[in-house]
Amino acid sequence: MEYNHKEIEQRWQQYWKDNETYKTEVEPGRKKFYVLDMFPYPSGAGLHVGHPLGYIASDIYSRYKRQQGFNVLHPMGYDAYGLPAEQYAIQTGQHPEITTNANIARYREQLDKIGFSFDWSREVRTCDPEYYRWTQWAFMQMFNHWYDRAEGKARPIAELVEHFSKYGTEGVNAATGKDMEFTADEWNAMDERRQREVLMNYRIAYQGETMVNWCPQLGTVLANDEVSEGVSVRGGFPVEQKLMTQWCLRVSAYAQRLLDGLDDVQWSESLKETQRNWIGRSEGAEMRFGVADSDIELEIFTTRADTIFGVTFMVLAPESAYVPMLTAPEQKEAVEAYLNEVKHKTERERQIDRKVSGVFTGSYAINPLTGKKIPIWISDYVLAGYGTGAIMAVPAHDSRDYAFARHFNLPVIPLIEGADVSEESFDAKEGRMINSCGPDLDLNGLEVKEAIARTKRHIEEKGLGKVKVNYRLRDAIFSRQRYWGEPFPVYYKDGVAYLMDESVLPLRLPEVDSYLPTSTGEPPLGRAKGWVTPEGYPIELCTMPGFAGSSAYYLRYMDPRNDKALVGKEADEYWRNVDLYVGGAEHATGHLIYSRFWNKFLYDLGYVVEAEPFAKLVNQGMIQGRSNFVYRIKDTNTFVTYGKRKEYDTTPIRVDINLVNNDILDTEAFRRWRPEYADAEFVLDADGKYRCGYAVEKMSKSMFNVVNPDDIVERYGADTLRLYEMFLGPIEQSKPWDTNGIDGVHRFLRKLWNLFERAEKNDTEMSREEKKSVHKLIKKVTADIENFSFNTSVAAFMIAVNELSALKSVSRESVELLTRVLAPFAPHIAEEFWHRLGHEGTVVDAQWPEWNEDYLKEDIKKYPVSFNGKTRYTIEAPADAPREEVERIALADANAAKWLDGKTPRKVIVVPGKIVNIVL
RNA sequence: GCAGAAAUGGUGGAAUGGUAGACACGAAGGACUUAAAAUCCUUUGGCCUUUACCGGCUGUGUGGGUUCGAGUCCCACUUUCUGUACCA
Repeated sequence: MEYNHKEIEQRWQQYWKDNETYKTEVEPGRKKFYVLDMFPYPSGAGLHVGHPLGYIASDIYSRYKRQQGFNVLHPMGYDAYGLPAEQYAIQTGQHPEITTNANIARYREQLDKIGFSFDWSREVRTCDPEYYRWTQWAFMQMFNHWYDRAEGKARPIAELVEHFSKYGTEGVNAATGKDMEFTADEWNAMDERRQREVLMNYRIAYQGETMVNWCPQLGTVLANDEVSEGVSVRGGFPVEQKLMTQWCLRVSAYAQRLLDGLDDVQWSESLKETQRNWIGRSEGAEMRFGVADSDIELEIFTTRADTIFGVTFMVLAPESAYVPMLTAPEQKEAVEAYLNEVKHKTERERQIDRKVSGVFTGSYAINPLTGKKIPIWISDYVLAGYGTGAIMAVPAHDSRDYAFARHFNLPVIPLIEGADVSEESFDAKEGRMINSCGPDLDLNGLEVKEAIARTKRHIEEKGLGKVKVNYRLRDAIFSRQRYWGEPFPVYYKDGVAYLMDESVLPLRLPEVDSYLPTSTGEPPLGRAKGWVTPEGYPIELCTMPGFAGSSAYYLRYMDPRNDKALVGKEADEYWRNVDLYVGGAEHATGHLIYSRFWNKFLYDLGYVVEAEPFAKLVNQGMIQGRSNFVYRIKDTNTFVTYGKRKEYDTTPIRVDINLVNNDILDTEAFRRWRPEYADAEFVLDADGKYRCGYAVEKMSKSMFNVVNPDDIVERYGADTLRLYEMFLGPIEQSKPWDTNGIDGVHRFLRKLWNLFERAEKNDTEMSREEKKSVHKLIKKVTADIENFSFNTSVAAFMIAVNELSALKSVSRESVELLTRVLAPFAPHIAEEFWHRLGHEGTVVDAQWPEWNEDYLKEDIKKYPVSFNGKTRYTIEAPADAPREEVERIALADANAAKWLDGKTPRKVIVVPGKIVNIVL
């Protein structure tokens, strides 16, 4: 019989479906393993061959773990809220839900063809009310909690209210937007509206007026991770800074815990580093500078307290609250002109145009250590959002301050011995201090590190400021002025936000007649009829951002149909957290931060048992497209083969890769492709073939380089696709898709099929050679799966099948073992073999075999080598042989080979399990 | 600028500090065929030697170092990719 992948794959996919082979339940007493893929956003373009790469890897791992006896949770779902569906709805008027459902159906069809072991009974969709009620529920919990720094966890807001009514702010150490101080009497005297305003400053989900990334084209605000290089990640539209009142999540309260938690997870070093940078912890000091002829004190943050004697001016961010206070009357006009200029620059312009600019306020600060007067300037190189929005400038030892000082001709005082600051600043934190002696403090002669510590101590003792840790991580902006997202269970009374009762959950997304903002500029929900509470109070018009729904989906998979809780106690205590998470590294500063935050918050409240959601994480690389080019001679319809293109004046043109095979163009198909190429002429290579050029680019329709997995499955089968994607290279590496090599993998499966047919009925015992080949394979594949090195395991299968095929006789037992280890990689063909071997049930539960080291022992190999003019005799030692024994054998062997020639060896090097060298 | 990763044949890529280039693609030659496809066999880093067998030299971005032994470890440099950036 021939290997018929279509028939086999259809049959077993149906069998798995009929028998609910992949359905998983909580089984107390059985060890669990949770394997998760980052769920996809179902785009209209469907899946291309790059998407399943990570799913295949995680599927192999899941099946392997299941064969080892683990109860494996391996779910899949859809991140269904997102901008593209809404943009499409705006253009077509079609409800995004319709588009989204159609896309999901298409994704499901494509995924099913690849033979994944997903438990689809646990599917979640972020846009499903039964799912998003728990997203809304989590928001309500965040609204009703505050972060207690003293206890290092979230606590109910009711406890804070009680504390305020008894003691005021005394003894409260909370993560807040701005520090507040009031007594119990003052609190009790406040009206409800005022009290709620105060509490807003403490809530973990709060409304705050902040500088936000506003994208006019998308009509919405964006989180920091949704903006890159001044444009929106989705769509690439310009983004500007705008002061707006928005819902925010107090992620910054968890900065230190998010940082510390990274030590407890097995993630790649680069990903952890990206998160550490994003959190951006910096230790320094917050210091107050007095202002001349004024009571105002200017607070600044610095990591270089040691450079205080070199401060020659101060700089405020243009948005700083100090600006109006410190602008002297005679400078008013100049300052306003400057502020105006800065305001009209978008973030992108600010980044591109890095000209030094600024204006003098007319005020002077007093250096607290020297008593000297120093001018206060305003410049946009100081950011309002970091630290206090004001800095002390040390031009000699900070390149930005240096550029500013040179431009405005301000003094530069070098503070480090030997530092030449005539051309540029000396930024390194090393060297000995000079010029650093004041009335109370002498730093001269100290190393920079000592000087920093010394100065910090000094300013704390003298009450000039305090030691402070700053984080770059900002609170997440949580509202979007869009339609296609989770509505907030929030209404407004007297302009103050109140939570709706939990009984309204899920608060369903209402219908609207159009997905555009209203004529008054309100978000699309402003068009929804009856979008008010029963009492007639208006409901929040913004919706939640994309990351809301994806922040806790891994928890919901554990208990997806529970209508009492996000996840029930029993399910959570059994499944705990994700043992293996597979997905792209592009989520490092978005999803992977937000869901860790979300999880830690729920952990504080006692709803989840693990502090870190993803114990181990593997980043799969991106699969890029491989575009092909033809070369047209300018102003003609003649195309030149790649090798001869330089002999003419040609323009490269992308050609559909379906017309190309191994870079050879099907010229007839090319003529039929587009009417304008119908009478195309070709300049060919000597062998009469037209060779195309190629380039590695993003896989996209417009580049004609998209490869659809359905086509591959149709032609070669799912097992071939799975093996080939793994064979392409290391899973973490980005690489171009190249269909050219797929024949090799398909050939392997056919050889395997033939081998099986030959061995199926052979009841003889395994020969020594068979044992060696098969056990070598088991050992290799087991180690490779643990290391996520799937490309080398595919190679190992090929070697084993080649070795076995070359033998005169192959026993049934050999192919039985082969089937067990092949099952995670090529489940369809393995299932076929499994049943033909007479097994009941499914190969998914076939026990993972152990290998026997005894079968792998090699004969001692010997080979003489010469090196560096000295001759050496080398033999390979068996792995388990004792050192003396190996040395004795080696010497005897060398002697027998007449190699020693009666001489005494100068040196004998024995490395157990390695190689023995005898040096003369 | 900073951080991380990487650099091996025509290509994708293998190699716990121990025979570099596994496995596969491509290419070349051959078998089968009227022919093509498919399949099978042989060769395939470079240079040299030999009728052939056998052999030799060289070779993992560059320059040093550690080691009996380095693609692998250390130092410096070059290039590429990824992330991030007036973060004080």
